[in-house]
Amino acid sequence: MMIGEVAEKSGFSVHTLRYYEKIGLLPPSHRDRGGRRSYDDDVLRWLEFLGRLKDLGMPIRDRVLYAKLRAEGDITIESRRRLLQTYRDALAKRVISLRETLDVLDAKIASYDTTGTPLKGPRK
Amino acid sequence: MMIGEVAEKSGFSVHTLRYYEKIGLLPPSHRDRGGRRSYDDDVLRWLEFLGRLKDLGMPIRDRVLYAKLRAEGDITIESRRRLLQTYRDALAKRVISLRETLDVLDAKIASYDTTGTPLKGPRK
DNA sequence: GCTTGACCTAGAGCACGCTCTAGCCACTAG
DNA sequence: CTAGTGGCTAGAGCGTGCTCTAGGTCAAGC
Repeated sequence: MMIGEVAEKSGFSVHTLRYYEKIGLLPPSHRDRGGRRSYDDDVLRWLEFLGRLKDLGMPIRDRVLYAKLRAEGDITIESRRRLLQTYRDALAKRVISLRETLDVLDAKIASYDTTGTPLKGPRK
Repeated sequence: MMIGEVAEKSGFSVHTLRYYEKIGLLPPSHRDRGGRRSYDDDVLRWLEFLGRLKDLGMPIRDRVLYAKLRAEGDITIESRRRLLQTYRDALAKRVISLRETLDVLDAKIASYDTTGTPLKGPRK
């Protein structure tokens, strides 16, 4: 696969993929004889996981750290586990807080719907 | 209340509060005779709500829009409802996706815990 | 053999959301 | 009356995470 296809399948732009390689989120790509990057399917699974880490709010520098540990092989598994655990716990809290916010919004929207005036009389 | 107390109680910095006023997230403050901003308790509720909008990912320009609509009074209730509804729906999806990510992380952490090797043999 | 389009590098530029600085003023306690 | 604390404005600066530009190379189809 060339970079354009990876971009299309992963949802990251070509620019972003090259940037990710430059900062170490992606391992140095294999190149074809013209010097162009060539990927196999594994990269799509890795990018999907990176996307989740990004989405949950892990800053890029910790994603890079995770990627580097991963590249160092099995001896870093315990470090990786601790890193993921930290973000997992923060995420669990965040999900709870966002569900609360969802309730707050629903209540607010309901008050707009029923009265035309927020936080006041029940109807009519 | 002066701005320092609002900062302490709301969790936003003094700099941020003045910035929020400048861009229209907070209404122009009342001033004491020395020219210093003076707030009443309402601002804390408003800031808490703004904090939730921020937290769910509403960009600052839409928070400003919401604040402006709010300042225009009841005739904008329908617009505000629509705006909130949009972000509510996105948030609902986001919560689902984050819960999925939580499962992915838990699975990964579990695989690290049990085998020392991710995604491979069951134990030992 | 020439055009087209995807790829390459290095590095500049940008949007967002603050965050801080400089230079100043006012209120309060001692 | 003076020192200290906290407030004021305008505007510069910054960290994050991309995003884009310039100038070029390479391979495939016509």
